[in-house]
Amino acid sequence: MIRVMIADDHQLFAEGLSRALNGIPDTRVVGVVDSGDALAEALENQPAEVCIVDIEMPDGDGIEAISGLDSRFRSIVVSMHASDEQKARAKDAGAMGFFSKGVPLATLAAAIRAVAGGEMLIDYDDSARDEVLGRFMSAKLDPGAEALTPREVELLQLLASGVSATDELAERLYISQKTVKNHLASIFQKLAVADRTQAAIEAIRLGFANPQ
Amino acid sequence: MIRVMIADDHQLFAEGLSRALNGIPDTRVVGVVDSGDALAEALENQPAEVCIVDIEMPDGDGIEAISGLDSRFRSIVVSMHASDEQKARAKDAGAMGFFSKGVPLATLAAAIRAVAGGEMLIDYDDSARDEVLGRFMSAKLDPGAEALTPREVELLQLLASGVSATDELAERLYISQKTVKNHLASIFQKLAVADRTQAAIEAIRLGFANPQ
DNA sequence: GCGCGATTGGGCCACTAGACCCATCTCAAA
DNA sequence: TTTGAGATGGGTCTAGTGGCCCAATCGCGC
Repeated sequence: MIRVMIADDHQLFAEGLSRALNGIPDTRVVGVVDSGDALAEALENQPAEVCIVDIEMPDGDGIEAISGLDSRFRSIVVSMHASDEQKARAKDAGAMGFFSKGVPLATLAAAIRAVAGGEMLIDYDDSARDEVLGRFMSAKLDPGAEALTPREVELLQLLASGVSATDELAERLYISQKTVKNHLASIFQKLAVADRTQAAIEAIRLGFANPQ
Repeated sequence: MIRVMIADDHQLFAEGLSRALNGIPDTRVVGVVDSGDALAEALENQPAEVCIVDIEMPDGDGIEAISGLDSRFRSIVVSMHASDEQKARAKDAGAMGFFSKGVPLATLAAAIRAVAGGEMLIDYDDSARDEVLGRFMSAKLDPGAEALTPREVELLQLLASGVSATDELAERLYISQKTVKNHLASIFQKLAVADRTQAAIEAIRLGFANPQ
């Protein structure tokens, strides 16, 4: 679990990103602040491995804020209007990553994992960076969750979306009720849960629930 | 349930906002597009009551996009750098709401409810608008969910946190297993679900799960 | 006081879920 | 080619679930 602190004065963005990252199994947002000055203060009370810092903020520019941070706090700078000189400033200030707000969530999540693992993403050029990020794309799931087979994942998604009855699961997957129960038994063991209710909850927590 | 379509080219923002709104019981994001041109197209296949539209977008400015929309699709314009001139343009184009991206999520959620209910938020001045929004601040739960008794909510929270076995629920609540089953039966009816798995999923969706 | 809903229980019963065995088939990797 | 994992099934059994009755107690408001 990587603890993340967000510094951004646009609340819609910060709250949305916070919820999005909390929906990813291995990242957890432990705090949101709306100015550069508040960042260092928040980190004293609530340590975090990675900070997501916006450049454009009142009361303490984001880049100034991270230049004053303890080096054990790693930072990723995000900007609405990303430019090369902003990137250079971010690098000088000690940021380990630099992204436009136009990147997909999955990319930022990968960057968080990479930075938490010590990668200086900001040193790479674009293609090299993407190669590195590719290695961090998949969320490190619980040991049990990654052992799930494709078919088990399929069943789990259905379960997490509210299809709980054996006969309905069987219909949806074009298999017999018996096979549904066999898959479920295997899922229970891998997720270390006792019944389909706990499996569904765990599936939602792990992000297996497909939205809509 | 208010269906929401998001048009924003900043994926981090759009994905974050999408997840945030889906976490609110009475709003559901049914689509995300990254340009003004794609908005009208998406609405044909997937109708929505309210559109959240960013101004700054490539391939079709957000304001141009909503001016061409059918009037049954109501729009709220959000902007990174909100100005009076932008607000006037949004109003002329038929937007029913106008907000900076700096507003809290709860405000936008209230605005979505207000606009879905036909309020022309954009016509009010700031103080009058906040007064109107205040009336829409609380999420309207599903009719069934608000009929839940305190004890039923307590049980549902436990269930949503993974306590699925009858005997454990009984222990935690200091009541007999029989009473647990009675409460569950009542919950099933009120939430219109069939079993505890669906009840747990619905409880999580409704925000009854207490995190951590 | 009187009703009403919430909370707490009981009994009964059909059905289901989950645990434990097992077999077959396919496909890809070694 | 053989081995192993995955997917598909079967049978059986016990404990548990959920549906449907019912009743006593306790507050709270009318």
